[in-house]
Amino acid sequence: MEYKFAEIEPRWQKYWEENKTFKTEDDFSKPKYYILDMFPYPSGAGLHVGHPEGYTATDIISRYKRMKGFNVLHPMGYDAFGLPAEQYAMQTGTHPAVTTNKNCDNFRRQIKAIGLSYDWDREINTTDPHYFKWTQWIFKQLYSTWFDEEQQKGRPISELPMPDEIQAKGKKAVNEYIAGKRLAYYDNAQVWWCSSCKTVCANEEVLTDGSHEKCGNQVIRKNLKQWLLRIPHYAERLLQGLDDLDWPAGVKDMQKNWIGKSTGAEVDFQINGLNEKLRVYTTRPDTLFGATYMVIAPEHQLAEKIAAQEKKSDVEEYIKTAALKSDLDRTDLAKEKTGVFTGRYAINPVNNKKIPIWVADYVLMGYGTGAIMAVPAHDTRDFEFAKEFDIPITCILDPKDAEGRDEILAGDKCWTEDGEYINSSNEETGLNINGLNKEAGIKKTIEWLEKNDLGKATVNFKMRDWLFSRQRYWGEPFPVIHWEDGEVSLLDDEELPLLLPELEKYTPGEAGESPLSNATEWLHVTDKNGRKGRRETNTMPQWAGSCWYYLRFIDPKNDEKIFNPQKENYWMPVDLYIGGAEHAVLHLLYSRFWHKVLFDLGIVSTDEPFQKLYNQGMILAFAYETSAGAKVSQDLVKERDGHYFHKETGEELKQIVAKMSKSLKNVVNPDDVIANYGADSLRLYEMFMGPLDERKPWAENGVKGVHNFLNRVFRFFADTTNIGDGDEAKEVAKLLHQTIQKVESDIENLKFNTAISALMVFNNLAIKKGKVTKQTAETFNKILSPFAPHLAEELWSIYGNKQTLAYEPWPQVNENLLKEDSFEYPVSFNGKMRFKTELPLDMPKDEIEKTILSDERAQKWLEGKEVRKFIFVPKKIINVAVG
RNA sequence: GCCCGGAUGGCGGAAUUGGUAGACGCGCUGGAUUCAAAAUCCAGUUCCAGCAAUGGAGUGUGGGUUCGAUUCCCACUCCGGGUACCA
Repeated sequence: MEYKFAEIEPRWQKYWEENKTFKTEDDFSKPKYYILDMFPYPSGAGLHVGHPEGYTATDIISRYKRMKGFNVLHPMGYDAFGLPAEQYAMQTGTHPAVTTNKNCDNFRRQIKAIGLSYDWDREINTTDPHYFKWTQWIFKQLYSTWFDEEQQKGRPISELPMPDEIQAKGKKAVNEYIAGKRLAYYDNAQVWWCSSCKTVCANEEVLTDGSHEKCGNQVIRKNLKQWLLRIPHYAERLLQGLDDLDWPAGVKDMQKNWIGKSTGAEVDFQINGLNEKLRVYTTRPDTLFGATYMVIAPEHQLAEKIAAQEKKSDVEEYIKTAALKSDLDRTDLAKEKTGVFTGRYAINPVNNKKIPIWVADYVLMGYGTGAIMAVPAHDTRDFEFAKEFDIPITCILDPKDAEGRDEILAGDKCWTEDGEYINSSNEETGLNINGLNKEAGIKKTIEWLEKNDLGKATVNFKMRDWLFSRQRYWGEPFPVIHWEDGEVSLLDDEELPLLLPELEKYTPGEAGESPLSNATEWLHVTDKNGRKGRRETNTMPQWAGSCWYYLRFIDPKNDEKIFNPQKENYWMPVDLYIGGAEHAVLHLLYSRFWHKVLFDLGIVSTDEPFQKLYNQGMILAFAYETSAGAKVSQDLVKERDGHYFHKETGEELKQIVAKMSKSLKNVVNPDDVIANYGADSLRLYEMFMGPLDERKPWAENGVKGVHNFLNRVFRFFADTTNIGDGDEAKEVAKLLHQTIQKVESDIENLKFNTAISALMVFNNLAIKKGKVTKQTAETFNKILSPFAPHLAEELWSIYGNKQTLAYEPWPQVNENLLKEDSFEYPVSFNGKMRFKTELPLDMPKDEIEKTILSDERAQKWLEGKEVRKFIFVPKKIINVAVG
């Protein structure tokens, strides 16, 4: 019987759709399992074979969990706002919604052709007003929340305590005070501006070479009014929350790095000859005795002010150059240290010594206080700077036994590790940490600073406020009106969603404003008192819609509420979230932030959204290059006997692994794979390629391999003359149950490649035997079904079943069949396996020793040698150490 | 520079807590079937030596611990990802 996948697969896809086989009911009595894919951006290019990797993995688990009796929530949607549709609109005038819908239709068609068991009634599209109504609503919640440091919790703005002195200053002061506390605020921000995209980019969208990650164009600095979110207020919570999550360690590390917590102290330095203090942040207050100069950032408000008369022009010049430089190329800055002396001195509080204050751009305004005390002997950056400008270097930490100690003590080499303090006492100030180590030195110095009111222990985070607006059309409009009197107000809930206006032209407005500034009718509003206002013309970034979509899947059609709280309480958290590692920081951190705010406000029931996270690895392709290293397009390569040659030059080429790309013509489209081998083969190969979390190259021959496996399965199991009655052969029954066990534990551990291998092993045995019982056939079919569901449904119906097998109970392992009473031991001599022998499991060790040592095959290895040790590990190995 | 991950046959990859290295698949070789091919089926396939039995070597490199190391420890090489003057 022939395996006609092209006929079988569409038929079952139609059956599932018509019968709503995978519709999820909110049946609270069943145990739940919420399994989520990172939803795609529906690009015009359609799906590539990287998409179905994660989707297939989650689909296998979904189908397995259903058979295990779980109520499974497994939804799909589209993260459909974004720049490409808008750029296309600029070129052609086609409304982005039209392009987007077309792309979504294509994605849906492609995804359905893979036979994934999504509940399509829950499909979400971030550009749908029914959806972004609630994105706007969440923005309102952020705007109306402040963070209570003491409780470490977000609270409604109505509960914000108002200091009397602010109250006394009047309404404007009160509003400003409140604005300073809101999680969302509107302010002038130095932003990166991409003149090619005509939009601002968040810091994280700018690559280290100063180019925009979306278009590669160099970005420049610009000052613009922007919406920002105070995510650093949640830094500590976001850091702590990682501990209890079942996430890859690498992702946790990246988030930790991004949050960048550091502990240290702020210290005040009196400025000599001015009634000003210079506050610095340092993680090493213990090295105060080694501070030989100070540095402030060029943007620091004191920079110009403290410059001595004769240095004023130098300093101004430097500040100007630094500002210009950062516009042009940031990376150049890292190469060489530059700076200028202000002519002014500060007093080191630990010994009252005068030390020079410099301005240098290696100190950043955005971190700590924008000023540092420099300890060249024990900080590599300060060391470089001091060397460059001939500033004294005082060693105060004896490295003891370390290599190069003499150089370090002489200040010719930098030492950043632990040691024992020297030259670190002063009678006048009463601080003495000589002889202590780093940990004790830090502790004692901070105590001294706090006692003398010169500084205090401080925590700093690298994470910055989140720039939350873009100058684009195709994004969620902010539900905000700026009034002519300076007041800002939000739309009422009843006025949501605020729709995007229809536009003739999608080009940006004057001075880089969003295209929305052209929508005059939409733009201008008047309130009932005749006061005039202007709508916010910025739109939200693409992160907004993807920040909370997992919550909407719970109750996607609810127009009254963001979701029904009972349903949220039942389904959350997401039990397993699978997606690419490229979202390790931004999407996952932003989502966690919003979720924690919603949790604090009592809107969601869990502190964290995603209990378990897993990253699928990237799917790559083979590519070819010449001996000179030039890449050769796929269509110019010819294979002969496992070697590769250039079609035109005949040169032998080297096979390498590279990202799929249009230029190499090695992009694989799932539609083609399905047409040639079927969806089940595609699914199987995606999983059989290797471990889910590793990067691996696509190989067409590999698809043929798994396709051949399905062919063999079908030809054998669909042929009812191979299916008999009575008792199953012992060997077959045993392997069947071993296979159930293996497949089950492999699915639980996301090791799909070895699960498929086990299924192949069983199939090989069944074919070799030539006959199995119907029960064996049905059982095997069930454990195969999560992987190759179309084929499995087909076999299931051939065996006379009328209903889908999607909800058939998962087979139970019969432990009795797995019991062994003997084991074939590998026998080693000095660790080298020499022969095997079957021994009963209940044989005592001394008897085993006797049996082995008298075995004829052992004599060769024992001859003339003494048995020094006899190692016997039950059910593992026998090893004889001779010598 | 710093942090994280990886390296196993011709290829993708397997190997509970240290216990038979190379499961499974691809490719290749030989055979059956066929007029022939495709498809299918059977056998073989880490490398070296040997007709074979068999022996030797072998999991990026160099050391170490152990009866026994792909697995643990130390030092290093290469590849991939993240990050970058964060005081």
